[in-house]
Amino acid sequence: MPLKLPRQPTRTRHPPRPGKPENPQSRGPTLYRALQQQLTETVRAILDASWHIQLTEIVLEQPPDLALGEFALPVAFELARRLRKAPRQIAAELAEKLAAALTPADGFLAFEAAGAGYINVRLDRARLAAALAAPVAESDATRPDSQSRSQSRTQSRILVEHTSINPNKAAHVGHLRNAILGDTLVRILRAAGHLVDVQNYIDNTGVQVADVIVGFLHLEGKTRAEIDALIAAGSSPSAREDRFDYLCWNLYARVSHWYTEGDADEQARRKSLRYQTLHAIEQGGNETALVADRVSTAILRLHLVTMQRLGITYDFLPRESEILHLHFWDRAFELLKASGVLYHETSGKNSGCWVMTRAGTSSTEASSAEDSSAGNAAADGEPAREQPSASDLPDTAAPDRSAPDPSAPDEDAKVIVRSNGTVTYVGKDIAYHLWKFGLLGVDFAYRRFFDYPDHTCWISSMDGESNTEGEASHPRFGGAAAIYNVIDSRQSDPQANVIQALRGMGHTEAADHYTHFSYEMVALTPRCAQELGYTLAEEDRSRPWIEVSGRKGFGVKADDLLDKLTAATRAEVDARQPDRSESERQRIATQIAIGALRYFMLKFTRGSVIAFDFRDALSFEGETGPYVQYTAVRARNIFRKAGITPEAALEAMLSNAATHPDAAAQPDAVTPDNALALLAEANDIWPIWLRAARRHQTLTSAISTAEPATLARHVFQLAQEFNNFYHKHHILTEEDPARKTLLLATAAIALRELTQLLDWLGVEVPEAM
RNA sequence: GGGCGAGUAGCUCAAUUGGAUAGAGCACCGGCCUUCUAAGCCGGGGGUUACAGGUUCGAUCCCUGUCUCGCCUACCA
Repeated sequence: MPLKLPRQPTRTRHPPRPGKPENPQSRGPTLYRALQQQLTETVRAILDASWHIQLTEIVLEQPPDLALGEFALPVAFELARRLRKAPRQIAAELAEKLAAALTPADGFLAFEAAGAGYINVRLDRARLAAALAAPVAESDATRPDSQSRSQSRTQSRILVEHTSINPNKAAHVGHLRNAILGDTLVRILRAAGHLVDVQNYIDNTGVQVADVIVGFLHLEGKTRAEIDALIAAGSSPSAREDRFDYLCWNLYARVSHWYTEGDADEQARRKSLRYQTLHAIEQGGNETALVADRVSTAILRLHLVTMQRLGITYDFLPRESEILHLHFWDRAFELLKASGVLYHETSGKNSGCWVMTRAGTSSTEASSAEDSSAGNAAADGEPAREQPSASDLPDTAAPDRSAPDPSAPDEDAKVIVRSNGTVTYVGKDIAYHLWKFGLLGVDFAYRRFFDYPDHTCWISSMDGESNTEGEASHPRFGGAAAIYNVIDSRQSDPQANVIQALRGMGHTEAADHYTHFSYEMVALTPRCAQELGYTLAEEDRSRPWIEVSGRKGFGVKADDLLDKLTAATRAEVDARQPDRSESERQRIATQIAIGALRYFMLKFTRGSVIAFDFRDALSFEGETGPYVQYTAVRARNIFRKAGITPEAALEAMLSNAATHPDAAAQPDAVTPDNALALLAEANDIWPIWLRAARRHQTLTSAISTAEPATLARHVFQLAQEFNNFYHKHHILTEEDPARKTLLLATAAIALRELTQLLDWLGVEVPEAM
């Protein structure tokens, strides 16, 4: 499991827990969880009392058909051999014992042996629904179980790093997947009650920025004033093709090509120019560095605006320039040497370098320990930043791989400090991550950088005397108890190295709470590539997808995609809502476009490559964001037409039930006018309520598996269930008062759930569609 | 060579982490707007879960081997 944070009960596994089960009288999803726990505890007690058997976990599932019950226990299968009895017989015996222990008064209506040996459990639907319908149940979402409550009481913070686009070109679809996954992770962590800081790491002194600077200064021979003018003209997102980040997108591609042109001498000269520029930028305090700062800052602002369109915001932007100039590395270097993680290589190809044994190498204890304790995390991947793929780099050098010699130095070791004394990317990242966990002993200075309607985003700064640098009063960043790095899977190796270093330094706690939230890249389908005007090699046409390449300028820009989506949704809205005002229609179209895009990026599990295609992304039918949004709008329209609020509908059902106080205790006594009791037979309505009850379980599962797609799927299924219900039952014309009460309350629950779940995914429900 | 990931319906993807008849969407075929919005609903065809063994009461899932594909494996960042 990638998440090693506050350990929360996940899914249906129930390890033994000390103490009493929660009060089953509590509300909504809480009641559902309490019933689950009460059930597993009782099974445990019966196994112990009857056969002296202790199982480490009691598996709780859902029957394949809701009509069979709410829970299914496969425990009899596991007991069959030990008890030398047929599973079915054991199930029958257990069901009987369970029925004696858990009565309708507890909320359990029946236990039935079924299939080859399952025990199906029926709950009191009326009671569960009443708990869900009760007001205040809402706060349940932000106040999960006792463990996370105590977690937030101690104010331990989680730090999520995402986006981290190199500030040298416009954002593209791949960056959108990162930012949307990261932002959704932030939302669901907050929904679970955690305190979360959002950081966007800015590599403003890297080779990618240097390339664009080479382009401006040497390829185009621009002066700083001319570049400033381009920035001024292209810093409005509405500048479109003049946009500065778009301009740099093209320039970056041209420079990358320029490096490969000319004869060998010329190429060497250009490459040398490249590294001179890079070093000047790293060093700072010179004209080149000043230009680079202007350029990267301008592009950064445009990235923030792009992401803001999607409802994505940040709290802090740590920059590599400050990591360099505030000497984070010097401090980290001392710590690494002192702990023995780094050693000076004196022979072999890495002679003269400070190196670290690579993560996953079997010769180290640390790595084998990690394999056993955190192996899953490594496999599931950790965070990642932008990284040029090998094929992107024009000057790829084939590593010299001679036959390994056991007596030779560790040729596979990771170089952290080069023989010329400069530090590598991983080295700087180790320093940065020591800071993240508050283990470095050095801090950034901070200043305000970007204002959102509800908060300010800060940026790292030098701790200068100048009053424009470093503001004295700033929020505290860093020193997190746990971190998530949203970085694509290609960086799992460097990420593993950082974790390895932390562990090697004895920061086991930090290493255990370091999650590389990894995901596969977004590529383009061959058809999409051709649509964009790229000519493909024969072999590429038959591939399932083609990798995007910033260096080739090959990809779909984020704002272009958003514009295209908005244009498509706007056309639909114009046709469907002709009476609404221009601004209203634009607002609705924007909300739908964002819903489509965010859902599209979230519906795939992290491990699958998204082969991007406009046809799929611009689809608004089936498993899409707009489908779910439309469902919520339908539910809302019912209340508009009915002239009551969803809250009133729920209240009506509860007060109706109040006139039937025996209903919960004696569900057999169904009277025709008892709305809640009707649920007992309503197998076409019950799925909506049951799904509402499972909300928190799904949230917890999404967090523990670090898989937002789980929630996307959950809300889609709820939408399907509601649409089914909507089609089958005509609510406003229902004549039976109790039945109408139930139908309205069901619509209210569905609307509440859809709205809440979409909010967790960063999707709004439009006024109309 | 080593590490990681993937292989499931024509296509794109799921599968409660070992459970009941492997499910959705798209595409295709056929139905449903005089009723709360058809961005919707219902029905249909579609599967040797890459292959071969193994463990298990039970395997898409775990183990071994094989095949195919991708990524990573730099004194780049």
